[in-house]
Parts: sequence; C-alpha cells; structure tokens
Amino acid sequence: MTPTIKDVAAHAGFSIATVSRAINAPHTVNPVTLEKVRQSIDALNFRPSPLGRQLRGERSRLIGVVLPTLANPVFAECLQGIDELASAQGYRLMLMTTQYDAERERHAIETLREQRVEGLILTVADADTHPLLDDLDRDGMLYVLMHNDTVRRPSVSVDNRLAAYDGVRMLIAHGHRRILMLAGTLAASDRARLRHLGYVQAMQQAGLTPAPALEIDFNADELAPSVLNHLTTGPNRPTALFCSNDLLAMVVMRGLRRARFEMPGDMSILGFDGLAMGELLSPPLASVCAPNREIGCAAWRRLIGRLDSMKPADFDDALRAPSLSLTLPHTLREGATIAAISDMAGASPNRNARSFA
Amino acid sequence: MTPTIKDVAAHAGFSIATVSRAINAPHTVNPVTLEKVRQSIDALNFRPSPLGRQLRGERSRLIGVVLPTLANPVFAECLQGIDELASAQGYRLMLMTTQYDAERERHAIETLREQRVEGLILTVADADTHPLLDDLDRDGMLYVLMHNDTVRRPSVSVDNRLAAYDGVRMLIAHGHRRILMLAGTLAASDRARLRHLGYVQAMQQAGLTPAPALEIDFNADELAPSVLNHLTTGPNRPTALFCSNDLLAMVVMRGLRRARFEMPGDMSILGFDGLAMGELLSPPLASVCAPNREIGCAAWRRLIGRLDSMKPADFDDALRAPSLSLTLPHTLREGATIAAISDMAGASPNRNARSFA
DNA sequence: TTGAAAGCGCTAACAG
DNA sequence: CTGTTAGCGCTTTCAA
Repeated sequence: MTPTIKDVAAHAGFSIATVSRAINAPHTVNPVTLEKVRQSIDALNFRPSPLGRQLRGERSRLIGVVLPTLANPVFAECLQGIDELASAQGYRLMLMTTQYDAERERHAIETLREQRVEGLILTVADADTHPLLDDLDRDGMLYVLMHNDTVRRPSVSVDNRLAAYDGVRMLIAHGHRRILMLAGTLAASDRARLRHLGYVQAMQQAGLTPAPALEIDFNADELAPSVLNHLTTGPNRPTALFCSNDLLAMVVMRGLRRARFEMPGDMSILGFDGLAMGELLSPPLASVCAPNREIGCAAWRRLIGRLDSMKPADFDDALRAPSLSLTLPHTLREGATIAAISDMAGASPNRNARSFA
Repeated sequence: MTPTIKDVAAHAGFSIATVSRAINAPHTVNPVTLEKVRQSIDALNFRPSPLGRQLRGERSRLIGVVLPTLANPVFAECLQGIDELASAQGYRLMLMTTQYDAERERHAIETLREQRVEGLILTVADADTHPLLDDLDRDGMLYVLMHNDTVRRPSVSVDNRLAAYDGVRMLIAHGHRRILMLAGTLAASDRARLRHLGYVQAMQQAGLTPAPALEIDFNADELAPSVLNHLTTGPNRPTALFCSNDLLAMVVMRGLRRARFEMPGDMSILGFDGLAMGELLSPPLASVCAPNREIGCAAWRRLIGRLDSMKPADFDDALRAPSLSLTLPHTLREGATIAAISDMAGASPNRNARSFA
C-alpha cells in the first residue's frame, strides 16, 4: 500500500541504508546516487514513516493536549496559542476533551501516554486532588497545567483569587454593595473556589457580607425561575453580579433581558475570562481578563523548556523547580455592563417590581 | 525509561509472547500466569506501545483534522462533533490549523500523512482547485471535507448558494431593497463565492440590483472609514447587510454602533453560520444557520463508513461514490437584528445624516 | 561512498 | 498453555 524505504531502495537500485542516508544525511552520499534516490522517492511518493523512527528511539515530537471542552472559547483561545508555537516548532498536537469529567480525564491521559506523547498540556477540574497527576510526577512524564491555579504543580494561570478580588473591588468602587457571585455547575473546580475566595475577601474588606456562590445550570435554555427570582426581586436583590466566567455572564444576561432587565441600568454584570468575543457584545462585557492565548503559549514554552532541559542535565531542571507555577497578570476590562450605582435605574430596592411590570 | 514488554516478561518470568497474549487474548493463557503477568504490568506501570502494534500493520486509529482556525467558533463547533464521536469510537485526533493559508494546508496534510493517519477531515480554502486533494484521491487516502461546498469531492456542508439565497429572500420579504453583502478577506473561498451567488440570484429574482461583496478586514479594530461611509451615508446606503459569517456580522455591528447606528432600527443585519453564541447576543443575531456540530458528526460518519467499507470489498465504495457530497439542511434564525423596512428609523435616505448628528 | 546486519516494541505463526 | 522466531520501517554501527 504505502511505499516503504525498501520499495524506494529497490526502485533506485540501492540499499535501504543508502536511501536512509539520502534522507537524513544527504551530504554523506554521492550526488549522483542522491539524485537517483530522490527521483525514486518522488516517483513512489514515499514519505518516511515516523513509526520506524520513533521505534529507533527518536523523539515523537508529539504533545498531548487535554481540555474540558471547546464549547467555551476560553479553551479554544488557549489552544490557538499552543497550536501556533507547536506548528512553528515542528511538533504535532493530539487533542482530547473531557467535558469536565474525571473519568474522561483519566482516559485521555491514559490514551495520550500510550501514544507516547513527549509531554502533556492540560486543564483539569481540580489540580490539587488529582491522583493522575501524581502518577505523571512519579513516572517522570512531563506536563504543564493551564488555568489550574495551584502552586503544587507545574502550571500557568492568572492569580484567580487576586483577579476575582480586583474585579469585585471594582464593583465596590462603583458603589455596589449587594454583589452576588454566580458560578457554573462545576463549582468544584480549583479556580472556581479561588475566585469565590477573592470575592469573599473583597466583600469582607469593604465591610460587606459575602454570599455563597449561586449555582447556575449553564446549558439550560432559561434561567431557573427560582434563580431569576433571587436575582430580580426582593429588597435585597443584588445590584451587581460577578459571574465566574464570561459564557455564564452571557447566559445570565440573556435570562435577565427576557425578564425585562437592562444591563447595566438594572443590573451590573462582571464576567471572568476576557473572551475576545466579549468586546463585540452590546454593551461590551466587563470582565476580569486572563491572557488566554498567552497562557497557552507560556504553557507550551514551559513544557518544551523542561523537555529540552531533560536532555543535557537534570540539575538545570531542579533550579527551575521552585517556580513551578507561573502566574500571568490579569487585567480588568471595565466594559459597559457595569454602571456606577448612582446611575442605576434599579438600584433602589423599591424599584425592583419593575421587572415584572 | 518506559518499560517494554520485555521488562514485563522478565519481571514476570515468562516470555514476551505470553505477556502479549495476556494483554490481547487473556483467555488463551493460564489464569495463574495471567495473574502474575498482570501484577508485573501493574508493578512496572507498563502500557503497550502503539508503535510496535502499528508497525505490525495494525490500524493506527488516528484521524487527522485540518481546520483554518479555532478563533472562529464555527470550527470549534464542528470539532466538538468530531471529537465526541471519535472518543466514543476509540479514535485519536490529530489537529492542525492553517489560518486559511495554502502553504500551511499543504504542510498540515503532509505532516498528517506522515503520521499515518487513517483518514482526514478537513476544511480548506478552496476545494475545487486544490492539487493536494487530487493527491489524496490518487493515493487512495481517505478524506472528507467539511463546509467546503463542492460536488467533486467527498464533503459535508449546507447548500451555501441556496442558504444564502433563502437568507436574502427573507431580507427582501421584510421589505428591504438595498441589501449589501459583506465578506471577510478570504473572499476567495468556495463557500464565499457560493454565498455571493445566492445573494445575486435572490436579488435578481426580486428585480433588484446586486452589488459585489464588500470586503471587510476582519481583524481590524475599527471599520475602515471608507467602508463605514459606504454603509452609513448617501441616498443609496443599504438598509440591510448580509454578512458572509457571524463573526464578521458581530464586528460590523460593533463598528456601526460606534457610529451611533442601532440594530435593527438603523440597519438590519443577517449573518451566516448560526453560531450558538449568536443567540446570546442582544439583540440575538439573525443568521443563516448551518448545523455545525452535526456537520462534524456527519463528516466523521462518512469517513469511518468509507474506512470500514475498504476492508471487505471496494465495490461497495463505488456504489456510494455517486453521493460524494452530503448536503445538510440549513435553517434561518430570524433573530432580532432584522427589522421590517417599515419599522426602520433610518430607512428613508434623507435620515441618513442622523448617524453623524 | 555503499551495503549488511542488528535492533527498536510488538504480534502472530509455528513448535513444543 | 507457553516459548521461539520472524518481521513490520527505520536508523545506525561496522565492514567493505
């Protein structure tokens, strides 16, 4: 079927060794021979199988990428960063998604290891309590986490706690007092916890009372009535929502709009992630922005850096070990979904019935 | 480094053949032996290398995916569909992006073939005039195109001409007469051409004069002043824009908003693609929707179907050949970015100065 | 400059 | 039920 080096050798009238050399060390072979071999290669449309090479102990130049989902552009943005560097450096990417499911995470890592990837870039639900990552450590399998915010493992992320803290402080600076945090169903993730912690700290520092994060079913077409109620009615209804990610913010805004709420007039909204698309919205979505693409690039560099440093000597690696986790700076996109409390139509509790007028 | 079957054999005190059998045909080996081998496997943390297997002529269970970019969620949505089926069926995906660049397309296909993928799923800029696809045909390499709208090659897409036609007819039905089509910089793609053709046909059938597609620089932060001028001023300024994709529609809307245009009051907007995210916008984006996820799934099924049908006999394959390209139904999402002409504030030419008031 | 041959990890005849 | 062995495509000594 696909021609092998043998076919080429036969066609050219030389040995397979010569063909191999013609490919890998052209200068060591007689120009005339070289030319003949090249013609045979073209004639048969031969391409060397990486199998043989890898089998010989060469590097696979294959990196595994494990992401929760591509439905959230956050991960697509990271992947873009990774992909760009990978193709520039001649690496191949093997991609698996997990839908935030622990079993699928396990399976993905397992599968990729079988494929003999040289390293893994992954985003898992919870990095700290993940036995699989311990396995990787034990087996000396190189990996870098993206977005997972932990100091215990090699990772690249923003400081989720601080970022959330800064975001909520901004809301407070705009005069908001009743600020509620909304989280997706995967409230168990390490970053969700840290974001909530940041929220709590910002609230407490301002002398405000933080609330537990309200869980929202991400995929539902409508906001649950009880949730909507919680957001839109009562004397203590929130004036601002801090959403644990941008997609959630968009879903929530749609729900509020259907209830005749306007943003930011009736409710201020702050997201998290800094999706590029958020700037295209109307009004542009305020967000605590992570440099997603750059996170992908940084994860790549760290992985490849460690990969390369394996070769010569390991002490170099040990030197870098202290700074296992890399924290990239976040930014605040103030957007237009945040209003100062004084500008908000629905700020005073007694106007809340408006939404059901 | 990584343990091989030999290590396991040595550890267990059996031959490598027995170990291999223990893995691939457990029932053919003595339970006691089996148990010992299993313990050794666990102890050494052994996983069979796919290299050896593939080398033995086994299937690689590897599929290559080539996409223009992940920055446009259209492709991320397709990839989701593919990924779902792939992981369910035990296949691995190797992903490469091309940024719509012909050279990168070439390189991606080349690379993936070297990796011995069993088949390719790809979206290329222009399917009809693509020598690489001819190579694939010649070499019997299985592939399926996604979104590329051609009858000459195996493909899955919507009927881009008809879909555009239907979309523009809808605009006309809402009373619009001056409808302009906007296209991204890759106006050269097969689908962009077909979409424009559909636009032309719908216009002509209604006795209206179609215009050439106006090219927009997708990535620029602002609309070019000349473009903005074209859209917003003059007695013949358009009342509706048909954008060749949703992302472009969003960029254009942002540009118009900055010029104090409101959608749909001052301008109706129709996109193409049906991004899931479009429904989260305010107002929800009207769009000619392709079932992106389903396109990915269908492409997968066709590829695997043809892969499987290779095994027994090839005439089966010939039977299916007539229906090379699969056309999936499109839908119209009327959204709220389209207003009937009678409801539009800016409909009468003499109101156009409003935008610069 | 070229060829012969060994070996990478594994599976599958074939023998025992 | 288990072991021996050949061979998949390739690179790389080692000889010629």
